[in-house]
Amino acid sequence: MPEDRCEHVFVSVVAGMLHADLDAFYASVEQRDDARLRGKPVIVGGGVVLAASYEAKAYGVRTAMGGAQARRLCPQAIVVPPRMSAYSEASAAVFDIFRRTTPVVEGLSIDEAFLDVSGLRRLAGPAAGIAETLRREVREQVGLAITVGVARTKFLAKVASAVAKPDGLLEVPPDAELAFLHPLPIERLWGVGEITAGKLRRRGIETVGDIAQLGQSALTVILGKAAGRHLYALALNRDPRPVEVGRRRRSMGAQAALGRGPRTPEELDAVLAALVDRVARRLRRARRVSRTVVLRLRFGDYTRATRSHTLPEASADTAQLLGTARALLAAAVPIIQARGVTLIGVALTNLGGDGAVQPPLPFDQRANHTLDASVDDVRDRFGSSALTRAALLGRDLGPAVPLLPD
DNA sequence: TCTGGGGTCCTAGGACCC
DNA sequence: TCTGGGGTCCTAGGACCC
Repeated sequence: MPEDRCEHVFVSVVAGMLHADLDAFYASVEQRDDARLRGKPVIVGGGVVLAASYEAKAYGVRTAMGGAQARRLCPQAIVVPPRMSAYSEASAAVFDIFRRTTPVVEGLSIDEAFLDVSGLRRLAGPAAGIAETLRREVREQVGLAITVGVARTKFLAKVASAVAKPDGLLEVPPDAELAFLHPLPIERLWGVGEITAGKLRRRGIETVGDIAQLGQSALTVILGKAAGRHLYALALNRDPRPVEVGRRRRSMGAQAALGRGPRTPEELDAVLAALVDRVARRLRRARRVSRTVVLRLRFGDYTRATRSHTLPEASADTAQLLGTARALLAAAVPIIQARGVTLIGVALTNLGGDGAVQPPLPFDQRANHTLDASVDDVRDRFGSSALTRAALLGRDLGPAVPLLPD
């Protein structure tokens, strides 16, 4: 039996994957909560656009755009500061509706998820009807517009929702997949960004159909083995990935932009201490531990560098993680002096620990509670600058110059 | 008025082990 | 003394996403 026949035996021939994506999420929450913002161009965020309402998008305002450029494009836009807790709350309410719809939910971010409803056909009918119900419930119960793409694969469901935005529903029937996909521009493919699109467009490849026609080996020459194989498969809508329930976070980080201008080593260290404090507290709250500390740097010329160190044992201890981060920063001093640092980030990866059951954590739980209490105490009473001063002096947050083992 | 802050996955080389 | 294949881990960088 030819291989391509086998696929049809196992892969569902009905569209059972949903990709649900809230429209202009942060901006929509603001418009929901403040009637004066409805129907008007709204920008969430100051220095940079975190989200723009569709009224603002009509003027060319886009997510991640600089605030100055956004105000030039749309001077009448109302700019509001982000209210992260409101967004988290709205997101949780929407995810509740997702999980009442089907237990097979994979969250992708605060505002989007995949839902597998292929097993619900007998119980709840075809996927498009389930998607319509879902959209209505989100609107009625949470007061937000959500777009849903319906298809046989995750990838195509995501493409469909992007095409259907805003406030839309689009099903791609299994017999119309390639007819839908091939005329689309290459940027619609999940994983094709500016760089990849540039490489392809320079060779005259502009649509998904062009990629399919090019063939896998030619694509591999241009993009490398994995990327070439991956994109070729997507161009033919070959995407066997299942919806994964209960994926665990693989890293946790915090970063701070510093702006331009020289920074003293003391200032850099204070920023580093505050970042490690923040992310280590999140780590402990999630009952996780980390074994690898990554220092991220961005420089005046927008180049970037990372430095990392892996500990022999996982830890959630602020002092230990800070000591490692400090040693990484110290080792990066030459490159910082050469290029001028504009952003510092700390990421903790190689995560262990279990969020569900009480884990035997390889650190002194009581000591850390005391540490958190003292850190909170300092912050509440004296503000965060006092906290970073304390870190600088090595109080509460550990010795000032612990070094890596040689 | 130059550009947040949070993530994911892949690649490639070197060290080290069997 | 020389030679080989295969695997894992660590580090650094790159691309992409919301």
